[in-house]
Amino acid sequence: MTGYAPAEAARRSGFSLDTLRYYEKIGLLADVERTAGGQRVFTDDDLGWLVLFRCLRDTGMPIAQMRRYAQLAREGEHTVDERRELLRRHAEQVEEQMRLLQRQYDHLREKIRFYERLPTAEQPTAEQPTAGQPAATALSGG
Amino acid sequence: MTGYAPAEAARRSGFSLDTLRYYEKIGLLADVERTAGGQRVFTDDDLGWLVLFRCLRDTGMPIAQMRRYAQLAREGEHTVDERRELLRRHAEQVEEQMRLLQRQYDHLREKIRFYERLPTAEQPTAEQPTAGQPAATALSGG
DNA sequence: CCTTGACCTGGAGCGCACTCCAGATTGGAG
DNA sequence: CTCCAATCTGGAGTGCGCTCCAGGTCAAGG
Repeated sequence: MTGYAPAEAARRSGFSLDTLRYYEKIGLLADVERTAGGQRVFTDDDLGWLVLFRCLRDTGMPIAQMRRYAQLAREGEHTVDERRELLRRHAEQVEEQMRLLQRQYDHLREKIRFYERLPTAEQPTAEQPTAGQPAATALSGG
Repeated sequence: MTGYAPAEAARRSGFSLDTLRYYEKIGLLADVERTAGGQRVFTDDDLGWLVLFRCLRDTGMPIAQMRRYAQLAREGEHTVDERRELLRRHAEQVEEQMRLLQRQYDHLREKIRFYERLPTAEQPTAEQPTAGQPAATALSGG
């Protein structure tokens, strides 16, 4: 309950063993406890951090910034304001990212609809340009 | 109207000059027209492709796959089915990507709400674990 | 003409985030 | 005690997508 072997930590976090070691090596994950023989024992606390890192990584935060956050957390409670602001700024970037992704997804869907209107392989080069798309796009990418 | 200098193409597409040259070099963008002296002249058609590449790139398609798509388009109308399928599969991946991003964004917002409930730097280590978050997360990342 | 800023080429280098490797050690099952 | 799968370390290598550079060439304004 209180300690996980590396393989188990990897399984639970979804990170590879190498990545776990790498995260510790670069000081993202704080020094992990060891057995007498030197093998890692991950705690629930470590696992909690890994869940957070996954969240931040999946939303595109660079490792350097995650490390900054982790560093702040280790410094103590007087850094909560800075940590909160760091997360807020990141959340804003994620929002922007989501808007862009949605826009480009819509664009992509329109492209697909263009293909779906084709009678499945016909017509040499006579299409009306889709609204907002240059004729070239319909021609080349169509 | 029909021809753009490299700098203009870069401005309009949002790609750097180096990236435009790179895309041509690796065969993503078809050979661009040249002046007698060898300088590139981008057409509206090229620009259309660049818009598409931006869409695909922004949605996370690897260059190899974009190149495959471009290759198919160059091969002619008999590849429309394969192109459509390629885009559809990609769109599905984008949907998955959007779902993941949304999930992790929600997670992030919850983390931020945790910070917002703190009276701005107080309390040693006595919090109730947020639902679904291991106590460790609230502790370490909180 | 002449200048000068934009452009050319081939190829090296970079930043990120891992991933892999060799060779040694550990530790639980039998 | 033996075995062997899991783990350890330091460091090299990988893949992606550019980005930069040196050393020349081109072309439009004055």
